[in-house]
Amino acid sequence: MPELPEVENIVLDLKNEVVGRSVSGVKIYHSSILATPRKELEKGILGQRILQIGRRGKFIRIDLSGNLILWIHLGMTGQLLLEDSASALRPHTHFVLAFEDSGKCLRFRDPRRFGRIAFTSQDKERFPEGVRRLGPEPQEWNKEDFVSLLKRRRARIKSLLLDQRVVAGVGNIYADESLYRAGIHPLRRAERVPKRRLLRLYDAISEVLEEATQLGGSSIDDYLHLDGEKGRFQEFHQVYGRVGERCSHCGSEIRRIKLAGRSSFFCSQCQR
DNA sequence: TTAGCCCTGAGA
DNA sequence: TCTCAGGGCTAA
Repeated sequence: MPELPEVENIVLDLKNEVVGRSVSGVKIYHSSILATPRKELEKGILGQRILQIGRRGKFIRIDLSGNLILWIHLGMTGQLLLEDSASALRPHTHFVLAFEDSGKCLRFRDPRRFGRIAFTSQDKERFPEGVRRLGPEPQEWNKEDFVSLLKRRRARIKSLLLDQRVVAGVGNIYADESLYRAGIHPLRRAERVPKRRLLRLYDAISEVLEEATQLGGSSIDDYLHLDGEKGRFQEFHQVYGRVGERCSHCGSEIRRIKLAGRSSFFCSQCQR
Protein backbone atom coordinates (compact mmCIF):
# COMPACT_ATOMS: atom_id res chain seq x y z
CA MET A 1 0.00 0.00 0.00
CA PRO A 2 1.79 3.07 -1.22
CA GLU A 3 2.27 5.84 1.31
CA LEU A 4 4.48 8.91 1.21
CA PRO A 5 7.86 7.11 0.88
CA GLU A 6 6.60 4.84 -1.89
CA VAL A 7 5.01 7.70 -3.80
CA GLU A 8 8.14 9.80 -3.32
CA ASN A 9 10.24 7.04 -4.89
CA ILE A 10 7.93 6.78 -7.87
CA VAL A 11 8.12 10.54 -8.30
CA LEU A 12 11.94 10.56 -8.20
CA ASP A 13 12.07 7.82 -10.84
CA LEU A 14 9.49 9.56 -13.01
CA LYS A 15 11.47 12.79 -12.92
CA ASN A 16 14.45 11.06 -14.48
CA GLU A 17 12.44 9.22 -17.06
CA VAL A 18 9.62 11.32 -18.43
CA VAL A 19 10.17 15.02 -17.73
CA GLY A 20 10.47 16.86 -21.04
CA ARG A 21 8.63 14.21 -23.02
CA SER A 22 5.49 14.90 -24.99
CA VAL A 23 2.41 12.72 -24.81
CA SER A 24 1.79 11.02 -28.13
CA GLY A 25 -0.94 8.66 -27.05
CA VAL A 26 -3.33 7.83 -24.27
CA LYS A 27 -5.25 4.60 -23.72
CA ILE A 28 -7.91 4.05 -21.12
CA TYR A 29 -8.97 0.47 -20.54
CA HIS A 30 -11.09 0.97 -17.46
CA SER A 31 -12.70 4.32 -16.98
CA SER A 32 -13.91 3.63 -13.44
CA ILE A 33 -10.50 4.78 -12.22
CA LEU A 34 -11.04 8.19 -13.80
CA ALA A 35 -12.18 11.12 -11.71
CA THR A 36 -12.41 13.25 -14.87
CA PRO A 37 -14.64 12.63 -17.88
CA ARG A 38 -12.82 10.33 -20.24
CA LYS A 39 -13.23 12.52 -23.34
CA GLU A 40 -11.88 15.55 -21.52
CA LEU A 41 -8.73 13.72 -20.51
CA GLU A 42 -8.18 12.08 -23.88
CA LYS A 43 -8.58 15.33 -25.74
CA GLY A 44 -6.70 17.51 -23.31
CA ILE A 45 -3.58 15.47 -22.71
CA LEU A 46 -2.51 14.65 -26.26
CA GLY A 47 0.50 16.60 -27.43
CA GLN A 48 1.19 18.13 -24.04
CA ARG A 49 4.71 18.11 -22.71
CA ILE A 50 5.58 16.96 -19.20
CA LEU A 51 7.13 19.90 -17.39
CA GLN A 52 7.48 18.67 -13.86
CA ILE A 53 6.65 15.80 -11.53
CA GLY A 54 5.82 16.24 -7.89
CA ARG A 55 3.92 14.81 -4.98
CA ARG A 56 1.26 16.11 -2.61
CA GLY A 57 0.41 13.68 0.15
CA LYS A 58 -0.03 10.35 -1.60
CA PHE A 59 -0.98 12.02 -4.88
CA ILE A 60 1.46 12.07 -7.79
CA ARG A 61 1.27 15.39 -9.58
CA ILE A 62 2.33 15.58 -13.22
CA ASP A 63 2.49 19.15 -14.50
CA LEU A 64 1.91 19.48 -18.21
CA SER A 65 2.12 22.27 -20.74
CA GLY A 66 -1.18 24.04 -21.33
CA ASN A 67 -1.52 24.72 -17.59
CA LEU A 68 -2.70 21.19 -16.97
CA ILE A 69 -2.07 18.68 -14.22
CA LEU A 70 -2.50 14.93 -14.22
CA TRP A 71 -3.08 13.58 -10.72
CA ILE A 72 -2.52 9.93 -9.90
CA HIS A 73 -3.43 8.27 -6.63
CA LEU A 74 -2.28 4.66 -6.37
CA GLY A 75 -4.90 3.61 -3.83
CA MET A 76 -3.86 0.32 -2.28
CA THR A 77 -2.65 -1.81 -5.12
CA GLY A 78 -1.89 0.72 -7.83
CA GLN A 79 1.38 0.53 -9.74
CA LEU A 80 3.00 2.88 -12.21
CA LEU A 81 5.44 1.12 -14.47
CA LEU A 82 7.63 2.29 -17.30
CA GLU A 83 7.52 -0.51 -19.83
CA ASP A 84 8.42 -1.18 -23.44
CA SER A 85 5.56 -0.09 -25.63
CA ALA A 86 5.89 -3.34 -27.51
CA SER A 87 5.60 -5.53 -24.40
CA ALA A 88 2.34 -7.28 -23.59
CA LEU A 89 -0.08 -5.48 -21.27
CA ARG A 90 -0.22 -7.09 -17.88
CA PRO A 91 -3.62 -7.84 -16.38
CA HIS A 92 -5.39 -4.92 -14.66
CA THR A 93 -3.65 -2.28 -16.75
CA HIS A 94 -6.18 0.54 -16.89
CA PHE A 95 -4.32 3.53 -18.25
CA VAL A 96 -1.34 4.03 -20.57
CA LEU A 97 0.55 7.11 -21.71
CA ALA A 98 2.81 6.87 -24.75
CA PHE A 99 5.55 9.39 -25.49
CA GLU A 100 7.05 10.87 -28.62
CA ASP A 101 10.51 9.59 -29.49
CA SER A 102 10.39 6.88 -26.86
CA GLY A 103 9.95 3.14 -27.03
CA LYS A 104 8.68 3.17 -23.47
CA CYS A 105 5.30 4.03 -22.07
CA LEU A 106 3.89 4.74 -18.64
CA ARG A 107 1.38 2.14 -17.54
CA PHE A 108 -0.95 2.28 -14.58
CA ARG A 109 -2.22 -1.03 -13.29
CA ASP A 110 -4.36 -1.61 -10.23
CA PRO A 111 -6.02 -4.96 -9.50
CA ARG A 112 -8.35 -3.59 -6.85
CA ARG A 113 -9.04 -0.35 -8.66
CA PHE A 114 -8.95 1.83 -5.57
CA GLY A 115 -6.58 4.15 -7.41
CA ARG A 116 -7.76 7.33 -9.15
CA ILE A 117 -6.60 9.49 -12.03
CA ALA A 118 -7.75 13.08 -12.36
CA PHE A 119 -7.00 15.78 -14.89
CA THR A 120 -7.32 19.43 -13.93
CA SER A 121 -6.08 22.92 -14.72
CA GLN A 122 -3.53 24.70 -12.52
CA ASP A 123 -6.39 26.51 -10.84
CA LYS A 124 -6.33 25.38 -7.21
CA GLU A 125 -10.10 25.62 -7.03
CA ARG A 126 -10.24 22.83 -9.61
CA PHE A 127 -7.86 20.46 -7.85
CA PRO A 128 -9.37 17.11 -6.86
CA GLU A 129 -11.32 17.20 -3.58
CA GLY A 130 -8.84 14.85 -1.97
CA VAL A 131 -5.96 17.17 -2.79
CA ARG A 132 -7.71 20.32 -1.63
CA ARG A 133 -8.50 18.77 1.70
CA LEU A 134 -4.94 17.67 2.47
CA GLY A 135 -3.21 18.88 5.59
CA PRO A 136 0.44 19.92 5.66
CA GLU A 137 3.28 17.73 4.44
CA PRO A 138 5.08 16.17 7.41
CA GLN A 139 8.38 17.87 6.58
CA GLU A 140 6.70 21.27 6.35
CA TRP A 141 4.97 20.99 9.63
CA ASN A 142 6.08 23.10 12.53
CA LYS A 143 6.81 21.05 15.64
CA GLU A 144 4.93 23.33 18.02
CA ASP A 145 1.88 23.44 15.73
CA PHE A 146 1.89 19.65 15.56
CA VAL A 147 1.90 19.32 19.34
CA SER A 148 -0.69 22.01 19.98
CA LEU A 149 -3.06 20.63 17.35
CA LEU A 150 -2.92 17.10 18.76
CA LYS A 151 -3.25 18.37 22.32
CA ARG A 152 -6.61 19.84 21.33
CA ARG A 153 -8.00 16.64 19.82
CA ARG A 154 -9.86 13.93 21.69
CA ALA A 155 -9.74 11.35 18.87
CA ARG A 156 -7.47 8.32 19.04
CA ILE A 157 -3.96 9.29 18.11
CA LYS A 158 -3.62 6.79 15.29
CA SER A 159 -6.88 7.85 13.67
CA LEU A 160 -5.50 11.37 13.54
CA LEU A 161 -2.24 10.26 11.92
CA LEU A 162 -4.24 8.44 9.25
CA ASP A 163 -6.47 11.46 8.65
CA GLN A 164 -5.04 13.15 5.54
CA ARG A 165 -6.56 16.46 6.63
CA VAL A 166 -4.34 16.41 9.71
CA VAL A 167 -1.10 15.38 8.04
CA ALA A 168 -0.63 14.36 4.41
CA GLY A 169 0.98 11.14 3.29
CA VAL A 170 1.05 8.98 6.41
CA GLY A 171 -0.76 5.64 6.08
CA ASN A 172 -1.19 2.51 8.12
CA ILE A 173 2.39 1.23 8.00
CA TYR A 174 4.17 4.44 8.91
CA ALA A 175 1.60 5.43 11.50
CA ASP A 176 2.23 2.13 13.33
CA GLU A 177 6.00 2.37 13.01
CA SER A 178 6.06 5.99 14.20
CA LEU A 179 3.83 5.29 17.20
CA TYR A 180 6.06 2.37 18.15
CA ARG A 181 9.16 4.53 18.09
CA ALA A 182 7.43 7.20 20.14
CA GLY A 183 6.10 4.67 22.66
CA ILE A 184 2.47 5.67 22.19
CA HIS A 185 -0.44 3.24 22.20
CA PRO A 186 -2.48 3.61 18.98
CA LEU A 187 -5.78 3.84 20.89
CA ARG A 188 -4.65 6.62 23.19
CA ARG A 189 -6.63 9.85 22.96
CA ALA A 190 -4.40 12.52 21.47
CA GLU A 191 -5.12 15.06 24.22
CA ARG A 192 -3.98 12.51 26.81
CA VAL A 193 -0.56 11.91 25.31
CA PRO A 194 2.17 13.69 27.30
CA LYS A 195 3.81 16.56 25.48
CA ARG A 196 7.24 14.95 25.49
CA ARG A 197 5.82 11.91 23.72
CA LEU A 198 4.15 14.08 21.09
CA LEU A 199 7.49 15.77 20.48
CA ARG A 200 9.04 12.34 20.17
CA LEU A 201 6.26 11.34 17.76
CA TYR A 202 6.96 14.35 15.57
CA ASP A 203 10.59 13.28 15.25
CA ALA A 204 9.63 9.63 14.80
CA ILE A 205 7.37 10.42 11.85
CA SER A 206 10.14 12.36 10.08
CA GLU A 207 12.70 9.66 10.79
CA VAL A 208 10.53 6.78 9.67
CA LEU A 209 9.46 8.52 6.46
CA GLU A 210 13.03 9.57 5.70
CA GLU A 211 14.50 6.11 6.32
CA ALA A 212 11.77 4.41 4.33
CA THR A 213 12.23 6.80 1.42
CA GLN A 214 15.98 6.16 1.42
CA LEU A 215 15.40 2.43 1.31
CA GLY A 216 12.98 2.67 -1.57
CA GLY A 217 9.78 2.30 0.46
CA SER A 218 8.05 -0.84 1.73
CA SER A 219 6.96 -3.57 -0.65
CA ILE A 220 4.30 -5.58 1.14
CA ASP A 221 2.01 -7.00 -1.51
CA ASP A 222 2.01 -4.88 -4.59
CA TYR A 223 4.26 -1.88 -4.34
CA LEU A 224 6.99 -1.69 -6.98
CA HIS A 225 9.30 1.00 -8.27
CA LEU A 226 8.86 2.38 -11.75
CA ASP A 227 11.23 -0.29 -13.07
CA GLY A 228 9.47 -3.12 -11.23
CA GLU A 229 12.01 -3.43 -8.40
CA LYS A 230 10.86 -3.81 -4.79
CA GLY A 231 11.55 -1.48 -1.88
CA ARG A 232 13.46 -2.74 1.17
CA PHE A 233 12.02 -0.93 4.17
CA GLN A 234 9.63 -3.80 4.98
CA GLU A 235 12.71 -5.68 6.29
CA PHE A 236 13.03 -2.99 8.95
CA HIS A 237 9.43 -2.85 10.16
CA GLN A 238 9.43 -3.21 13.93
CA VAL A 239 5.70 -3.82 14.40
CA TYR A 240 3.76 -3.62 11.14
CA GLY A 241 2.76 -7.11 10.02
CA ARG A 242 4.69 -8.72 12.89
CA VAL A 243 1.82 -9.98 15.05
CA GLY A 244 2.98 -12.78 17.35
CA GLU A 245 6.65 -11.89 16.99
CA ARG A 246 8.75 -10.46 19.81
CA CYS A 247 9.31 -6.77 20.31
CA SER A 248 12.98 -6.10 19.56
CA HIS A 249 13.16 -3.75 22.53
CA CYS A 250 11.43 -5.60 25.40
CA GLY A 251 10.68 -9.07 24.06
CA SER A 252 6.91 -8.84 24.54
CA GLU A 253 4.60 -10.16 21.91
CA ILE A 254 3.54 -7.80 19.12
CA ARG A 255 -0.26 -7.52 19.14
CA ARG A 256 -2.83 -6.64 16.55
CA ILE A 257 -6.08 -4.78 17.07
CA LYS A 258 -8.66 -3.26 14.77
CA LEU A 259 -9.01 0.49 14.68
CA ALA A 260 -11.41 2.13 12.25
CA GLY A 261 -11.40 -0.99 10.11
CA ARG A 262 -7.62 -1.13 9.87
CA SER A 263 -5.13 -3.40 11.54
CA SER A 264 -2.92 -1.77 14.12
CA PHE A 265 0.24 -3.46 15.28
CA PHE A 266 1.90 -2.47 18.52
CA CYS A 267 3.88 -3.58 21.56
CA SER A 268 1.68 -3.41 24.65
CA GLN A 269 4.73 -3.05 26.89
CA CYS A 270 6.56 -0.30 25.04
CA GLN A 271 3.49 1.61 23.90
CA ARG A 272 1.28 3.17 26.54
C1' DT B 1 -17.39 7.85 15.51
C1' DT B 2 -18.26 3.95 13.07
C1' DA B 3 -20.07 0.91 9.40
C1' DG B 4 -20.12 0.13 4.73
C1' DC B 5 -18.79 0.70 0.02
C1' DC B 6 -15.61 0.17 -3.80
C1' DC B 7 -12.63 -4.23 -5.58
C1' DT B 8 -9.76 -8.62 -6.40
C1' DG B 9 -6.24 -11.94 -5.04
C1' DA B 10 -4.56 -14.81 -1.51
C1' DG B 11 -5.18 -18.00 1.90
C1' DA B 12 -7.93 -20.90 5.00
C1' DT C 1 -16.56 -20.99 -0.87
C1' DC C 2 -15.71 -17.71 2.57
C1' DT C 3 -12.88 -14.20 4.79
C1' DC C 4 -9.62 -10.77 4.88
C1' DA C 5 -6.54 -6.94 3.39
C1' DG C 6 -7.53 -1.36 3.45
C1' DG C 7 -7.33 4.40 1.29
C1' DG C 8 -10.67 7.50 0.81
C1' DC C 9 -15.06 8.59 1.00
C1' DT C 10 -20.17 8.78 2.39
C1' DA C 11 -24.05 7.90 5.33
C1' DA C 12 -25.97 6.87 9.63
